[in-house]
Amino acid sequence: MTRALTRKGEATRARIVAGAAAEIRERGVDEVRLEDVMAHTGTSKGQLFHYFPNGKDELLLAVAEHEADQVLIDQEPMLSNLTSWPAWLAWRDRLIERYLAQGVKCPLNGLLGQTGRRAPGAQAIVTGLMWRWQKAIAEGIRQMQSTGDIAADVDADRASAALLAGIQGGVLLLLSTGKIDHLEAVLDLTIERLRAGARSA
Amino acid sequence: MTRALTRKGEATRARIVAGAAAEIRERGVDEVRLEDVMAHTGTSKGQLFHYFPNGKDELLLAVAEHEADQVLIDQEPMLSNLTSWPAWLAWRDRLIERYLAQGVKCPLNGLLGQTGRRAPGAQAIVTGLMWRWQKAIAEGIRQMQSTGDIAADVDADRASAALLAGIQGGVLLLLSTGKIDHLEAVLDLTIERLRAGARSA
DNA sequence: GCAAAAATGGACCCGCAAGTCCAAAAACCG
DNA sequence: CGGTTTTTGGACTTGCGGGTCCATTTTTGC
Repeated sequence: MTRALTRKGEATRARIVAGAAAEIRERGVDEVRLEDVMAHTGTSKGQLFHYFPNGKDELLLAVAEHEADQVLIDQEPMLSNLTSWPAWLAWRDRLIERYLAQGVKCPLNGLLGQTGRRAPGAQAIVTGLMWRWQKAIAEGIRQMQSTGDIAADVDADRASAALLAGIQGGVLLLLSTGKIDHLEAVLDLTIERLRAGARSA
Repeated sequence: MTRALTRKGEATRARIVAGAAAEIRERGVDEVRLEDVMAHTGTSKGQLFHYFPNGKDELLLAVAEHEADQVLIDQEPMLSNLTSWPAWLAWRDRLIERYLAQGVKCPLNGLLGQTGRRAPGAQAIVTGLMWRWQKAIAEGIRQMQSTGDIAADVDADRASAALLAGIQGGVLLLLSTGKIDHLEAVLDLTIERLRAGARSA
């Protein structure tokens, strides 16, 4: 039942996913035709349906997984090592830098709403991404609490939920307004606040 | 140049926009066909193209304007009267209530990304909405500062930017996870923080 | 090397939904 | 009223793009 993929086949499949992801980041899900993917990856329609028998939906799902993973990978190794204030600031800088460079081309934009409606599983992928992301932040807060750098009475789960929401909204506003200000404000004010709590405690 | 609309024509146009907006909220932009709008509003294809000569794009733009206005209207009269802590909490409650009721059916979801790509002007509409929204929040903060309920050293612009981002992200996470927790966390923690600043000042 | 399986190329089909067109009905206005 | 303009209905066209199919080439495993 499970497909037998040659090494070459595996490579082609990966090339299709990566190419489609790039194309979608660039021009948006519903602007990208299978023909575009074919041209951009040097493949034929036969190949597309060979590797993704269920057609576009299945390809989109694979792209969604690919992009979701990438979002977290791009934040490493900072995200998994929020163990000091300099580390937090480095993470902050990485986020700003990444999204500034990316500008309007956001994978999330594609994943949410657009892919979400079409592929039923895409919703789950986004949820999983958010969950992992928030968990990493919460872990960072707890680490800092264990060293006394963040007040013990901070609710790590609530704080990480709020911070994650702020980041998402910041990115969203970057997409619609083109300005990074919101994301910056969220990160700086939140970190500031976490630090302030410890000082006074 | 500007078209002459009869009273009846005006009514029909409005009915089309409202119906299309409802339909889109329910099922998403790219799931809604002109045929659906026709069925839902009791109109014919001739009428659609009579009132929106540029076709779907133009209709979508009108819908975007309609929805953007609605988002702010739904927050009134609270949003324009953030002059006391009970008022802030009432606003908070309204937001939670509204988005909880709305669930996955979010106009923003349609406006951003989907409509944004198709209709060039939609981006401007979203930007305008965000701008007005943030301005209202900032105004509320300044009001509270004038009465000493919020510390004077709070940067109203930065704080409102962060809060707006948090709200947007909270809604986004509501859409993808189905949980209101993030939005709640943002609102409660932010308001808490604004109050705390005044106490110690 | 050779059969079986996988990979590739691309011509073709087909349905859908946007957009066109025009003729009939209704509303407006002097 | 009666001419003019606006409104309405709906049949028809059209192009696009996803999906099918199969013939050909390449790879695999023994």
